[in-house]
Amino acid sequence: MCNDGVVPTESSRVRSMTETRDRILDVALDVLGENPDAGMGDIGTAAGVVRRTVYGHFPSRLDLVRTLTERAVTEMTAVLTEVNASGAEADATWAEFVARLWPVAHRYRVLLALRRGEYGEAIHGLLGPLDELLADLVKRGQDTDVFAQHLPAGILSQVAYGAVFAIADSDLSNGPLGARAAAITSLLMLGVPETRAIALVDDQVTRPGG
Amino acid sequence: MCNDGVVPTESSRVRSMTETRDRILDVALDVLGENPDAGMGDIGTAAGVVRRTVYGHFPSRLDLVRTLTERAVTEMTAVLTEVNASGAEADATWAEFVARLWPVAHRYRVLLALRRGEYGEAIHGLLGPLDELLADLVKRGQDTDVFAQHLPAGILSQVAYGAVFAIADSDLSNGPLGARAAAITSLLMLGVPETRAIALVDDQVTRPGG
DNA sequence: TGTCCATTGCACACTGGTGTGCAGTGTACT
DNA sequence: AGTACACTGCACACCAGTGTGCAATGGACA
Repeated sequence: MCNDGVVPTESSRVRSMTETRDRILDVALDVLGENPDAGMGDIGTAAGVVRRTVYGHFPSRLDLVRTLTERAVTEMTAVLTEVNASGAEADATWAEFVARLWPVAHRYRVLLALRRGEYGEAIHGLLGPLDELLADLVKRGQDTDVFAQHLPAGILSQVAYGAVFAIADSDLSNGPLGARAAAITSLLMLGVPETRAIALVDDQVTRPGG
Repeated sequence: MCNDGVVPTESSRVRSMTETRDRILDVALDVLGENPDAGMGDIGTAAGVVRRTVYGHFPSRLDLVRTLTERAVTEMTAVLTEVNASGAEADATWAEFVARLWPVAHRYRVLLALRRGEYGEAIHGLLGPLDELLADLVKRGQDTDVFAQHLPAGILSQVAYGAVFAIADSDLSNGPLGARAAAITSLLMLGVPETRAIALVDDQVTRPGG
């Protein structure tokens, strides 16, 4: 009873509890990734825990999915804002964005499937802020004439970003082609010429650190 | 008992039966399009029929979905083979293909959602022949240097074709931009330069007859 | 040693879908 | 008139998942 407010260490007990919670979340991504209709039981079992315990951490299935989505949005927004701050050209920024987004997108690819049916509304709502940031970047590219203008920025950004996620969710996602394919493909969609797109992407790939 | 083999007219009875069957199939596309998890009851109600009647025509839900998929594959394959026979350049062929595929893809867009979970395997299997035709077309484009070669033909065709379906399944699908966006976007993904892509697509749009 | 508490393993009620069985009804065809 | 039969409207049984309740259990901690 030496701590009134926020706990500093609280070593074993709460830590093992948050560990369980995190493990459930991590495993849920894998399990739902393979089968979006997997139940709380499957998730629990995969996490080495009983179904009842999962409900101890997440009162409902929706809570679990929402927590997952919040995590994803937080991580992706962090990447995008950080990359955006570099001040590079829009196409170079996009290439770097996709390169660094890739592991995150691949990890949370299940949200693409979960976006429809039952949880669609909740997920869609949480994705709002990220969508705006993307649209801003594409708009900047259109204004500086590096991106095509055959579609309004808001739509074009969604289409290109959707393609990245679609590729992350496809057979391509495993294997080394995934990230490269996603980056080049999305750049082409944005109207960047092939040679330039390839140069930008391979520049990213060969330089390990941004 | 005047007919042994195939029946010539068999006027009212069987015709009204096949009409019911067709109406169920048509309506199922709409209902499942809005909610891929809709049940046999919802489909029946929407078709002005009782759930029990749906089971009279399709022994199981899988039968219904399979029939729907077979229909889609048949229609899409017909479009592709017909367009392929024109002998035009690969990029022009692709543009025409998308333009004529659009209503079909939009109609059967639900298969994109149904492709995963439960019926995925069945649908994937039926899609095989179409995939080959697409890959052949893209290969031809790569060999004649009108399509990019940053990805193998089999994969590139899937990505571009997936984008068309994704757009058909998005908010863009309604409204006049849908078909144009799908065509231009997929052409860009295939490595066709922006100006050429736009020219090809708008040529399609302004010329009603192929 | 005794208390706290995350976890367990069972119980249950509830929901919502699937697929089947069967008696009835109206209508097209003979 | 009589028959065949698509459709109806009800009845089931079955399954799978959700969410809850509650009495153990066992390890961490004071």
